[in-house]
Amino acid sequence: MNQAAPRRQRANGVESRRRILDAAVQITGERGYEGTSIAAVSAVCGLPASSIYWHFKDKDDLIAAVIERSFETWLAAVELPGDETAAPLERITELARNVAKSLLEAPDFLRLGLMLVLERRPEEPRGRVEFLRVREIAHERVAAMIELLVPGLDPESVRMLTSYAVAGADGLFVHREIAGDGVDLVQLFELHARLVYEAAVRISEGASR
Amino acid sequence: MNQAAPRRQRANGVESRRRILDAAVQITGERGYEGTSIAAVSAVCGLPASSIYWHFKDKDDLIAAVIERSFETWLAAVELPGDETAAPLERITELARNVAKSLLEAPDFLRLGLMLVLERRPEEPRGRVEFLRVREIAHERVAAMIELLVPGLDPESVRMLTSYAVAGADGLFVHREIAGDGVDLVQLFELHARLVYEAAVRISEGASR
Amino acid sequence: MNQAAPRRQRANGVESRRRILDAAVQITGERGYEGTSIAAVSAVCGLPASSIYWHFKDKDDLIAAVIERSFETWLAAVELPGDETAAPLERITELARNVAKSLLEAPDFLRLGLMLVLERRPEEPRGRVEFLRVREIAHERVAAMIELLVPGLDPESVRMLTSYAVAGADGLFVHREIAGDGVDLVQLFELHARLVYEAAVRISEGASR
Amino acid sequence: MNQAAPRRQRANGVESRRRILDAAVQITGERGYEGTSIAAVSAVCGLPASSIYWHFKDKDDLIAAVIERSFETWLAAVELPGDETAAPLERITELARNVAKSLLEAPDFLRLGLMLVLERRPEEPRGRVEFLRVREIAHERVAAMIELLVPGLDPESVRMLTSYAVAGADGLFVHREIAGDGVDLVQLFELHARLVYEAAVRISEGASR
DNA sequence: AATGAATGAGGATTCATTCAT
DNA sequence: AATGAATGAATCCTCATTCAT
Repeated sequence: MNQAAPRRQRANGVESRRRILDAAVQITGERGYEGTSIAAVSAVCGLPASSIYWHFKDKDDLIAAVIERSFETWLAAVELPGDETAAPLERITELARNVAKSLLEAPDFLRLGLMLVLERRPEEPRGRVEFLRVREIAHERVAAMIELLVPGLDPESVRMLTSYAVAGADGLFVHREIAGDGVDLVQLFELHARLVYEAAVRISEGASR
Repeated sequence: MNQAAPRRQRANGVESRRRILDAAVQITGERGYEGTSIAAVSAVCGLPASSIYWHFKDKDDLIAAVIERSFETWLAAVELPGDETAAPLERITELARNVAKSLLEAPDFLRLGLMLVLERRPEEPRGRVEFLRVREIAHERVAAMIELLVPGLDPESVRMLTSYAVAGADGLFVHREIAGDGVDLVQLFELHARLVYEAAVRISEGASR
Repeated sequence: MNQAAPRRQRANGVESRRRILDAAVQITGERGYEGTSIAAVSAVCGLPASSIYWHFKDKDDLIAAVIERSFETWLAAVELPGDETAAPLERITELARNVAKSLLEAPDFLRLGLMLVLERRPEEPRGRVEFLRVREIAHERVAAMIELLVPGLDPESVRMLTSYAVAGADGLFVHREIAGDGVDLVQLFELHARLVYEAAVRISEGASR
Repeated sequence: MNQAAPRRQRANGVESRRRILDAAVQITGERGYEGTSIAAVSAVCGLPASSIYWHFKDKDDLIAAVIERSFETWLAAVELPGDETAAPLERITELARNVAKSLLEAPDFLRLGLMLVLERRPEEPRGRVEFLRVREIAHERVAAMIELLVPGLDPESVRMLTSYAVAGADGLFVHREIAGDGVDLVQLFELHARLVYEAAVRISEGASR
């Protein structure tokens, strides 16, 4: 049965697009890729399903856009570590703290991305591709940070430490999703940063001797 | 109105149930909760959809059973670390290696479980509940291991280190799902075990001084 | 999923048949012909669906048996009017009172029968045929009673009055089904009996003059 | 995955809704609530099942709409008794005749409503609620008519006579459904009207004395 | 006398998508 | 820029029924 809400304002493409994406973030966060139906997005945003297709080519396109926008929101929330003269451990811990906080504020991109990444469907959704793309960006930044703060590491070690660092971040995020608000995510990220840093230093020192 | 067709094979409940679960593991691993259709499971296992409903109350029930059986398979694959006289770091590394190997062999339970756990649907699927239950078992085992090998830790530290250890395992698993066979999961788990162990020792020593 | 109850006693055909009919009366009374599923009957009586088919040829057969048994229960509840020397109006009122009371006690036969009779499905269910059969019996009894108590009526008038009498009973039963326990069915049946009797007398007198 | 077919006719909501209701009246009249399948309605009206769900929320909603529209059709068919100067018995007989004729022409509302009313399903269908609502309207009209034509009746007697009058109408309708075209429904309604009227007069006179 | 297991057909409903307006 | 109406395919699940044991 038709349940469209009454028109609230005259046509405004940008605003409508935003409302659709807002609704889609909510639904995808709740139900994942397959669980997200255009009808559900329509019900939440108040626009008819056909209007969603005016703004987005298809469901895949919509979800890729959700990931993209959500990643940008998240990136904006990760403030860059300020003081370039501080000690390496300080700087790396500061970054970890920022990431932890950003994940508390804008976690949609990561939650949805991880869901997409855990699936193995034959035809890869564009949202998954998009997630892997933006994740690569994050990966490179971490690698650059490690190389900067712990010089002298061989590329293979940098790669391993970066993977370990990012994987740990993912795991801690998942842990908080499971265990809820009681988890002190900032503290865990600080621990993580310290362990990664010390491992890097040890490898670096072992190699230079 | 509806007429039943002639029987084709002798009824065998246990065997049929197994075939259904085998098919369901495969599909859920590929497509997650919503993406798993009874029709697809039926196509893979060769039994009609209505027969699936003889063995399982509904889709939810089927997926919970998948998680349960998959966890048991996984548990059996994690061999307990043998030599009780070995050094703690040796023993903990051995466990990590076993976990890494088991996740390479029987990862369905964890992949599906993580998917379910990342969703936030209002009505919690039974599969999610089941995953949280078995995950709690794993959690307790890790905690016991830490307390055994690094005595003198306060409960709060044990809790934090256990969370960190399990979260790291999750993250590394996800990393391998993303990056594929090129990842040396065993090596990463060894690194993870060492870092957790050293952190535990440091906390323990700091506290005892 | 299989949900059969544990065996409660050794095989006993009569008892099982009774349990099935008891369950079927309940379900058909609630949901009508189409709404009654073998699975629902099975769930209520605790016997597996296949056992129901051991006792009854098919669903149609089961429902016809429900009607038949329910009608017999009802017939037994209608006590015959006792005093043969009483005045006609007394006797007819007494009968009406008995019918009213029996409909308060054992109304399944009529409720289910009316449901079947209001449908117009192409293939007539055996239950409907059965209901029409037993209803015809009731019709004949009423006709005999009218002819006995108000002699001299032409057959056409007897037929009309009988139809009117039975139709009124049906309508009053429906009225009570709708309006609930607050309805004084006995009082309404007394009124009905008196009006039918007086109409009969008037017709008879008019004809004899 | 699913691709839509080309449009075949210009969209016209009102007309489609009418076609669906026309089909639904026919099917519900034949098979009752449970027996009415959306697929059958779709086959009769020519619109695909999914289109029915554009116009009606679910099957319950459709059947409630059927009752509502059918009642309106019936109400329109019951012409109001014309001559306000005629004798009360004349006027009441005229009304009864009109009701009888209307039930011969547009009986769907009553047949379907009675089916719904005889069921006792735990979750009450909206169609049932709708039927009770419109039936209440009919009830009030009859009560008003009785009060107008036989003044001086106490409210309790009006209530009882109204119930008896409406119940008789239901019963006579059922009788014709069973016995078929051979029944002279108009004659039976005339008899019914006369008996109710005379009973009312007698009660009124008895009370005033 | 009974039942565990199975089966094809069909149940209501939702799906992603299209298109004329 | 937007939407009412429509649509075929697919969704989960229940149906009446059968049959080997």
